[in-house]
Amino acid sequence: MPEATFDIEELRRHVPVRRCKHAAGQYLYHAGQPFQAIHLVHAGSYKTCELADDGREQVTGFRMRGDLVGVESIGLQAYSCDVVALEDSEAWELPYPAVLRACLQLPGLQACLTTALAAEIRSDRSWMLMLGTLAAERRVAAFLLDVAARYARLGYSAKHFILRMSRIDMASFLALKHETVSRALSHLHDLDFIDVQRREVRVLDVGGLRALAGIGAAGHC
Amino acid sequence: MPEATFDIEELRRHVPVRRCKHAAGQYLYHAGQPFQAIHLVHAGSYKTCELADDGREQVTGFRMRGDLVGVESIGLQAYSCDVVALEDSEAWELPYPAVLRACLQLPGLQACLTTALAAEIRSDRSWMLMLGTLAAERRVAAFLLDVAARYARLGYSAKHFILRMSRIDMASFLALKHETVSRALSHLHDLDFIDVQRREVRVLDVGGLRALAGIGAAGHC
DNA sequence: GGGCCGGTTTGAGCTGGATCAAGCCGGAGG
DNA sequence: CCTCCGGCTTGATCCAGCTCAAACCGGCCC
Repeated sequence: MPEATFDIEELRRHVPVRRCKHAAGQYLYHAGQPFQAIHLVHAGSYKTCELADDGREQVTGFRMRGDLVGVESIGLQAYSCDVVALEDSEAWELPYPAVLRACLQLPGLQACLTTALAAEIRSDRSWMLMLGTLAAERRVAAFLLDVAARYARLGYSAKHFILRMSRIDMASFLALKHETVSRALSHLHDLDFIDVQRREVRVLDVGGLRALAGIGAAGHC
Repeated sequence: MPEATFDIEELRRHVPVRRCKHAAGQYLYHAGQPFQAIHLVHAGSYKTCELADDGREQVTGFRMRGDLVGVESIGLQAYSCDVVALEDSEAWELPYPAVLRACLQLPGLQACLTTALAAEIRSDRSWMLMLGTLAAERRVAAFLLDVAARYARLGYSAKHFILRMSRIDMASFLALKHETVSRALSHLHDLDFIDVQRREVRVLDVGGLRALAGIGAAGHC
């Protein structure tokens, strides 16, 4: 999800913002808890997990600074998914009723929220296309490019970064098994496209990765 | 996507609505065309197709009466996907600037639009979970249940319906090959869960299908 | 330090779905 | 009527990714 382009200071004048800190592994919220607020990630990173009645579950995205969390539950009584911190993180809580009220006062906020939701849909669709049409190794390449692009957007290096999620989370998101992700990363290493050791990644050949992934590095995840 | 619960007559007082008819195979819009309006399906059905730079493409959903089309492109200059009629169909064109203006006058409209977008995200996530965790035959079962539920919601039979899309479209949506979909349908037939001939489907054992699909028949597609 | 433990890598074999290929069926058009 | 054509079904084979299994590695706690 794209960072909220709306002026956060402007927003704070209308909405009481509470800072919520989470240690790695802590839940921002569980599916089923009453929906009261959306959240803006301020530091660290989170994963969102979709769950089925019968216990199946899947990571549906990773959020970092500037990403909104919880918008998928707008219009419901309760949150529809789990959100878990991947490292020490902080999210700003934006009570939804207050946000709605603020929309009436700040003409741009409504448009900003709608745009953010639409962007989220496009990102999800873009990943559906990836998962539906790319082989395992290509998915992993696309994923790395997406992560790199998101770090770049936040002002960090796109060539050298730390993956905040486990192989299992990555595999779940990419609809693969963790062994397959591990093998794909090793193979990309063998091809000299990347240098990877545990969660530390160095991108050596963006062009190679792009060619594998089919250029489009998707939307955000 | 859930049908717009907002009173359509109320909306027509504020937004000029144009009726657009399409024969099977005709495009409602192409990716890249300037984004000017969202659409509400009034009759028939459409598929939405995501496309990649390198020619890969995937059906990302099917829309029927009451479903909104085009909301994923809100905030962009151009539509981000293709929308194609699957049969003789009609969509109502809602010029987006007029919708935005109407939102300022009709307090409920804005909430309705936001809720519809959020529901769309949940539906996409729900399908991601299906595609990521269910084997081929189970995906097909889940798909049939979803179609049945949507027909029921529109007042048609959930036990006997005509699939409006080809095996190829179904396969693309489910991230399978059309041969696999065909085999899965044949096998569900052998199990006496359904009676299927070409595109005509009779559901004989909802319980059986539900068990296969893991109860949750997903959101809409 | 040493042992444990969770995450990661790597190997070896299996299998579900893809691929390739042939035949079927129904609707459209001559 | 027959033929053509596109969509659907079915069969036979193949292989990418899954499964099972073992080893590795680093961090943490005793």
